[in-house]
Amino acid sequence: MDERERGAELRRVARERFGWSDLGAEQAEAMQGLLDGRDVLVVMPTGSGKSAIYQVPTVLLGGPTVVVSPLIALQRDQVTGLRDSEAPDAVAVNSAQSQSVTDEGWQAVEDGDAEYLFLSPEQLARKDVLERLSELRPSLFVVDEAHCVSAWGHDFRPDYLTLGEAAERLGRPPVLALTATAAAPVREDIVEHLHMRDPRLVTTGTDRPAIQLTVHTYTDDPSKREAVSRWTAAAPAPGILYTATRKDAEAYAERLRADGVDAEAYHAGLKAADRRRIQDGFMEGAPAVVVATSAFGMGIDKPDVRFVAHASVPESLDSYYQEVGRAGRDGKAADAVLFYRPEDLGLQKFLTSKSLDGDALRRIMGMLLEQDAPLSRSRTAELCGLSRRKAGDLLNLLEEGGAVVVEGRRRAVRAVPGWSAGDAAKAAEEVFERRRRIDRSRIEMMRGYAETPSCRRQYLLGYFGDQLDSPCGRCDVCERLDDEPAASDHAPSGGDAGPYEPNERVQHADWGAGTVMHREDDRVTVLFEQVGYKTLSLSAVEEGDLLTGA
DNA sequence: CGTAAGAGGCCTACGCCTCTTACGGTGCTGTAGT
Repeated sequence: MDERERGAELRRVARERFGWSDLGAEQAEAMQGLLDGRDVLVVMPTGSGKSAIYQVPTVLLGGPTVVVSPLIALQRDQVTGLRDSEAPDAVAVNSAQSQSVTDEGWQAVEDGDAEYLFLSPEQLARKDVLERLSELRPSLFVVDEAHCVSAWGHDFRPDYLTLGEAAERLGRPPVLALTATAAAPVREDIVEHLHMRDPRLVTTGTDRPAIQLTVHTYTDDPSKREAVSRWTAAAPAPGILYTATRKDAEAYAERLRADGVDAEAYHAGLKAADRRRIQDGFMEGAPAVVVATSAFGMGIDKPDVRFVAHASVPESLDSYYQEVGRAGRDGKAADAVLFYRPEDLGLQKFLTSKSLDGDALRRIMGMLLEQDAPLSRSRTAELCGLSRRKAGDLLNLLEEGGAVVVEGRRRAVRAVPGWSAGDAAKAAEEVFERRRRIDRSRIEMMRGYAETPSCRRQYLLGYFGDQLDSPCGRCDVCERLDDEPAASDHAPSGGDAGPYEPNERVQHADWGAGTVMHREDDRVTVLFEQVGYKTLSLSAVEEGDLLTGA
């Protein structure tokens, strides 16, 4: 079958089995890639039909599709959605359902009655699950919400980092990674940890032009709180107000209710039933406003959200834009307002500054060096008197540092000969420190967005590797500058050709190799591999001859 | 890193400052006990 015939076949399946009259160019391109046996990384906004990209090819490929999904609630929604269509059936495997339901699910996939199998990364870290799954010879390995690999894999949910190994144990079918937003380092993390091979990148561009971007800056906390409450109470609903803490979510929700707004707090401290009730209610229109921590939003595809406000800065522009992207999916005007106080960045710094147990690193490495044969992760944890979780974290660091390798189909770990325990610990600590520097620099980019003197959308899109050639006209900075004709020469120099164009590789005397992200006025932002994002003044760069082409 | 709440000092007022301490986000899982 040639490309054209396959395209027609894909369209036929989309129409007959899913009821979609046509496929977007990007959807079709990604599907073609999978049918060609390629790995594909898709960066497309939610609501643009990302799920179709694996759902349709599954019908044409023999063998089930494994879908890794971060939340059980999400798995449930996806399974239900597929059951309601003419598409093949779907099942989930997780701890929230009874054993008998799980058994029936496995059976359905084994009998060929179901073609989609949803599970969490934690399930894929289990030996029994991997064995059962590998016998099914899956034809596609899909990672939904793939930015979680980068956002959560390094600490919160370490099993995300071993998905690449899992895919290999399943016979290494084509790997599809799906996400709505992914800046360069996030993409690199995804490709690396999913062991993707020369992936085809399919993206529709990150801009959401209907969303108006605004930042309000405050010097003291009480006036910020007052402004947040007033603005949110007056804003057209439905909307989401994000807070940094559970306590703030409760406090703002209460204040809004006192002001007559139908608002509810949402965070991970609530009972599962309440969370479900609030989320479902929001979809239906009541509550009109959800005041939430970052726990809220994944899997929410509500078209008419009119605002996403932030009472406090999140830890990165990645998170910020992920959350903002929940507004205005219907293409109508929506607001993204950030209520900013520089001091609020302190909490984010705290949250990204966990310490590392160097002693345990040396213990693990010392123990591994004494072994004749590779050891399982759980046995390693046991022998060192560590939790499986902690040992897993440390092993991931040792592996990235090059002192430990993961072997073969069992995912067993082995010390690389020639390393000492001390050197291995040092290498792992360097990996950890590098990550911390990058996390810090991401917080600084969040600050940069809030404090930029030029177009916010250009800053934001530049961060995601998308260039916007002229100021957007739909952010507070553009509007302010339009009102001040004296400053009308504000058009950034981004349009001129010159040194430090986006994506240019550069070398810095102290910070090493990097890639130019974007340039505004007299500044250039570079993503350095070892130290993360740095914004440099162009005049200083030129005077000191700080950057050279690489 | 920043904030809130509580403790203690002042040296005699029932208030004001300083210091200390605790707290802060995201979810899976498997198991014990109702």
